[in-house]
Amino acid sequence: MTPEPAAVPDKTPHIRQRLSPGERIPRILEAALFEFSAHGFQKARVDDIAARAGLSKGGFYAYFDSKDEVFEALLREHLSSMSPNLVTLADDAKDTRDLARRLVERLCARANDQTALAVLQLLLADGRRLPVMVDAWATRAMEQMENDLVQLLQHCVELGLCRPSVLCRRPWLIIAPVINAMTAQLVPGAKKRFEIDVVKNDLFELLLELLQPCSPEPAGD
Amino acid sequence: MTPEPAAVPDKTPHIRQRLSPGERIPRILEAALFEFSAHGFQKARVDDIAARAGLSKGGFYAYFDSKDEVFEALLREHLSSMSPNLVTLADDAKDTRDLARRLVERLCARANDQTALAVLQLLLADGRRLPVMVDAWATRAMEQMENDLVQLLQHCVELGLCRPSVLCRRPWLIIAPVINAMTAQLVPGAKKRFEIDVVKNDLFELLLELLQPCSPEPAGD
Amino acid sequence: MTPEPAAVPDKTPHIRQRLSPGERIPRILEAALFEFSAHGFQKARVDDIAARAGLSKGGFYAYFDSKDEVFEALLREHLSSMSPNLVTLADDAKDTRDLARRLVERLCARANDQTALAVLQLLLADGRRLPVMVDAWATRAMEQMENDLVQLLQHCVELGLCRPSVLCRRPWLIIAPVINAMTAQLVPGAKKRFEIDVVKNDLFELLLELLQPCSPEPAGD
Amino acid sequence: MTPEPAAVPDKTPHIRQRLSPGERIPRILEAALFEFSAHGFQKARVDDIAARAGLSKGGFYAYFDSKDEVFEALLREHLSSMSPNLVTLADDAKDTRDLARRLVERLCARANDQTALAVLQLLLADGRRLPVMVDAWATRAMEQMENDLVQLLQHCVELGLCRPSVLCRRPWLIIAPVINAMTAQLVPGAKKRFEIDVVKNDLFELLLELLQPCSPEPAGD
DNA sequence: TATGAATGAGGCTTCATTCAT
DNA sequence: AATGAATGAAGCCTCATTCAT
Repeated sequence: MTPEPAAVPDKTPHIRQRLSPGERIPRILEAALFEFSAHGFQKARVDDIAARAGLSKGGFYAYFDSKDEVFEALLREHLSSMSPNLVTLADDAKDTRDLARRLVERLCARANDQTALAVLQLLLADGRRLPVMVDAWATRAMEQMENDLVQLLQHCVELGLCRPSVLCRRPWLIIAPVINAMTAQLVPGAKKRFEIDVVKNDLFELLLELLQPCSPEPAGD
Repeated sequence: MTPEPAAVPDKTPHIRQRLSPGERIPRILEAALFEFSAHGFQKARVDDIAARAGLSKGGFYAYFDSKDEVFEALLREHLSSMSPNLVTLADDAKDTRDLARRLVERLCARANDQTALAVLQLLLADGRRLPVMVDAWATRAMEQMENDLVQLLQHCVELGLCRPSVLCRRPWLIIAPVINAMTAQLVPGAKKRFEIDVVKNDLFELLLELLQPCSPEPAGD
Repeated sequence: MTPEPAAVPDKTPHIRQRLSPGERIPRILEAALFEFSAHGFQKARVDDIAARAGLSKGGFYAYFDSKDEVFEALLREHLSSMSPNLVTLADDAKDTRDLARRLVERLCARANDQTALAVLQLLLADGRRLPVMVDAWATRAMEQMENDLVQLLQHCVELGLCRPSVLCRRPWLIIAPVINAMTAQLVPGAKKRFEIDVVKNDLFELLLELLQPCSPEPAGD
Repeated sequence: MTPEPAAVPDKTPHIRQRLSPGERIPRILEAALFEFSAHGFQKARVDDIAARAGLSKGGFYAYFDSKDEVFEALLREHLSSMSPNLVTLADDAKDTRDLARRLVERLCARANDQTALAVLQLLLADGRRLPVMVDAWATRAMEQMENDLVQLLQHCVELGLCRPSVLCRRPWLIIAPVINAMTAQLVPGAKKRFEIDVVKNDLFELLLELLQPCSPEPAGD
């Protein structure tokens, strides 16, 4: 009836909005991610999540049986779509510089994404609430990313796009700076030293130095 | 008349130990670090901290006015002694391999230390409780560590111990894997992939590759 | 295995009544007045106030943010409706005796009212909790009452209903016995000596003696 | 040993003073009266009473078994010395004015005494803690004071110093303003309207008007 | 007699969850 | 599907009281 837009946590008593579950649940999850990552699981209040999703507290419980359950749904949703796809990267690369550029871009794709940062915050602060799920995800995600990178880089070595650096065997070394830069976003005071463009540039230089087939003569570039 | 109903519970107060504040406060801080890093600030219970410090709840409050206050005291204490000392590192280095080895050792010095990991956990999960303190510390610590590393590496370049790699200008790139490895200890499932010796070895190889004056010929080692 | 230990207590929540805030708040205020004046602010328990208002402890906090806040709301409510209206008193008075009788009646109107006595108790025992509010009220109330009385009595002097007694200039002298009688209700042991009818009668005689135009001949009555 | 004056709550850890019970108990009672009347019985802290008496909390319990017990001792001590002695008043009075003046002086003797006001505060706020004691005292004190006054005034009537006013039968009417003025000292905002000298003067005028043998002709004075 | 570390019961407050409407 | 009044368990904090020294 009322064409109320109501995208804002609206404290007007009675009439909020009547939505179908398909529309409501994403809003609840989004609200929960915001509140959880802003205050931590314990301190986040169901009322606030509900209000932010345009619902009363009671309404919230029509969709989730408990606060724990949203948390679980939230992690499940976000963890399943977390790793960058790296496989198809090498084929179009013209040269080492191009490869490095693409790699940096792909690795940092979500490094500045507020949602990804919020999930990371959740993972670090409250991940122990769901050790099994987090363990499974972490194991799988790291394995996959390492496999992808190893495969990618070895393919590149074969193509002559890069030399068989330590990265080819220990690809976590190139992921670490990205993770580190993201983690730093969560620490007041560290944030300002990790501007995304600076990070990308540093990473690019590092990659170049590690991948360039015949390295020496650091003739700059 | 009534034959002693004996409903009275054991009124003997549970006597623990009598310690002087000088002995008690470190025990409380240690207990608090354990509980906070195990459950997060919010979920940690004062009773548990007190019990772990060998005190009753009430006793705890003779030393700290609130849960918040221990948290602050805790961070203050640990943050002030957090950065590795890097300055005197280069002078004794015989060659590049030796330099790399020493550097790795120094950077990873506390990477496996349970206390350091607990503080890191605290910082990432609950650092936002004390934004000003954390901000100040993070700014200072990062600056100092970067300055130390830049100075160290440039000194080594001059000595001919290493080449002017990107690390000389962007030293965070070599700290990042260490931080990353430590952070991973906090995530169930990631932990097992970051055995300290493996990390040190990978880091050593990376350093070697980045610092070796004339690089190519990856003749292994 | 274990045949249902049945250690679970009665989980049925004790359902009380569902009221709208408009109905509930007055009940809470009434309950709070009772408990505060019966035990003093400090010793009154929120649980008891809530129970007396037909609520659980938690329910109470849906209406007031703290014990302090009910106290303030309570005083605010009662202090605003505390002074007797004296203005229209003289016009209908037939003679001095009638005037005195009416004056006594008006002054003592709430002297026996349990609510008024409870508020007085609160004021004397716990008024210092809200010094600003009480100060403002006391100043205003006393001024108003004195002004009203001065005006009234001078009007009566002009009408020949009473002589210019000290009361006309110092009307607090005639209020004092009423306040005193009320205060005495709050002291065990003093209460019984201040039966309202005796007080009224004494006050009436006092007024008569102070107001009668030509006084002497204390012909009693 | 140490000739330390130490009359001030001195937070110096170890050495306070070593006093005999005969010296200590009055100090404790005085401290208790201060704290009780300042904050009320419930909120007054044993630590503060002890500190104010120059003792540690533990030391306090060498003299009194509980907080309740000091309260009782305190009231017992002060209530027994509360009523003014009125008996010998009339004999030296030269005339009605002189009688009134002396009466006012005697009635108001302690009206401005901080200790008396503190006891009154205690009585009104926390008297219900000891209903039996307060009841007994109030009954006896009021009876005595009324008897004294009745006797005094009738004696004066016989001496021709005053006329048989209502005060001779209902002497509480002349005590009431004093009590009222004292009570008002306890209410922020009322205090300022009850300067002791103004009260005395008003009371004097009232007495004069009520006692002057041949009243009319209010020839002022 | 005096200290001060320690206890534990008691009360305030929060908030996840329930449920009649 | 939604509301919001109500519950009650849980946790923080205070402070009277105890007791080894």
